[in-house]
Amino acid sequence: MTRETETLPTVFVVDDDAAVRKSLERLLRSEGYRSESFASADGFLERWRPDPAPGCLVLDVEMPGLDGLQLQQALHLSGAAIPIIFITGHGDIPRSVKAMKAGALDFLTKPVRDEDLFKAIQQAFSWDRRQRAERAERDAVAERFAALTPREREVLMLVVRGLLNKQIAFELGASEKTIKIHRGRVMQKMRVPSVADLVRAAQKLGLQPDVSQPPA
Amino acid sequence: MTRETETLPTVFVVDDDAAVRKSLERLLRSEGYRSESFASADGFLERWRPDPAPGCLVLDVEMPGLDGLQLQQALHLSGAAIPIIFITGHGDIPRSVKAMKAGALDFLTKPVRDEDLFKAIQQAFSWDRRQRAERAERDAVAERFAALTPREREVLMLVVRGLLNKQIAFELGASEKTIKIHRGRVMQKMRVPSVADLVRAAQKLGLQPDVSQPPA
DNA sequence: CTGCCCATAGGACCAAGGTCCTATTTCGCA
DNA sequence: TGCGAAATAGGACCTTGGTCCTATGGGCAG
Repeated sequence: MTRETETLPTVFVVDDDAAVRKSLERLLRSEGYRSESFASADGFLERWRPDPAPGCLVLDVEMPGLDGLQLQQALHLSGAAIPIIFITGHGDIPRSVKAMKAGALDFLTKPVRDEDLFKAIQQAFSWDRRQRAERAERDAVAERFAALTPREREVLMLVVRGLLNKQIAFELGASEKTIKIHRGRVMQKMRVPSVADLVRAAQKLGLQPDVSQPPA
Repeated sequence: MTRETETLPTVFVVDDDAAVRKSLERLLRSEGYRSESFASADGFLERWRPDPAPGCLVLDVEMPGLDGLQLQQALHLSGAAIPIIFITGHGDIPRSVKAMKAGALDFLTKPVRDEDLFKAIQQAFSWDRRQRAERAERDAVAERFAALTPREREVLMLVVRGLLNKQIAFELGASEKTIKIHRGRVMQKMRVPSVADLVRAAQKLGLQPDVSQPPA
């Protein structure tokens, strides 16, 4: 499952101009990058699947059909997180600003200096690796969290808020004994050896300790 | 200490063109914003002090002396965190991208639509408020942390990593008894009522639990 | 209708955390 | 040179947390 072709990051090129695609592909291959080209945003959307494909997107801004910015937004809405490097021939500042605000990693103007492109791609790969590592961790924690019963989740929240078993028992209207049992199972199922780690696990899931933070 | 003029956010305008400054000031005042204008980056740097001044910077890109991007960088290096809205007459895409990468909130082109400017300012103010709130919280925690003795800091780190007193004692070559004392003082001095809160406090300071995270 | 999961909880017991009080040693500063 | 802060630690004692085993009752799917 870890064949080289799957872990090697790929540069996905989307540009309506066949000549540009060819030239980019040649350039990228000459530098040892794996690349795949698409003539349109739709073509890319059809073929690309987020899961197994680490890499980045090199995206032309001006295209018939969905343009670059629209594809960026579409990917955003679908929850896909692939770093995007825009390339434009006749772009303007508002477009570039919009793209950057929407999280683009870079926005290069033609003629693109090879060096700039390679640098951007390197940063994009590095960003993608970090992103994927975080994502994988979060997913692992989320899976464990999903295996908790509703009651166990309530207990988890209150433990993370720093309450004592006694207080949790009161909050939930159960006996301290019962809380201890739930709590023990929470620690087991979440596979954390300490409350400190449980707090961090909860944070990876975006679980807020509500508006507590006692006035000391 | 909470006089209105100090808590009202201010729009700081830096532009070398007196006519532009006048017109921006008029526009801002008409919308009820407090504003201050400067003819140069240096003038701004001399007068502006980060602490008491919530607000944002509306910054011309093209200026004699330090230009907008250079001022942005100077502020960055000095650790100042004020949201920046760029305005440009003849900017180009690379400049706009550079500004956005460096954290600019927006990058508007002349002629600026009033509506766009106001929107950007609102976002900038909101960003600044959040930023300041976070900063204040972090500073408060940092102050308490600074009051810890070296040994107490060591104990704190290990507690946050989720170690038992016994294990901490071994790590530090002290008796469990001593660790308990340090630990108790850490909780007092940091003014947290629980380990969960201590973990969060440590995170606000950017204290990493090293490369632990046991393999369960 | 019969398991199975979930939530409940008591008893017993031990480990871990926390807090008194007391006491010693080492350092650096006044 | 003496005083205070920091680090050390033992004794005593209580609270909390955690884990056995056992047991009951509700709800749901096979």
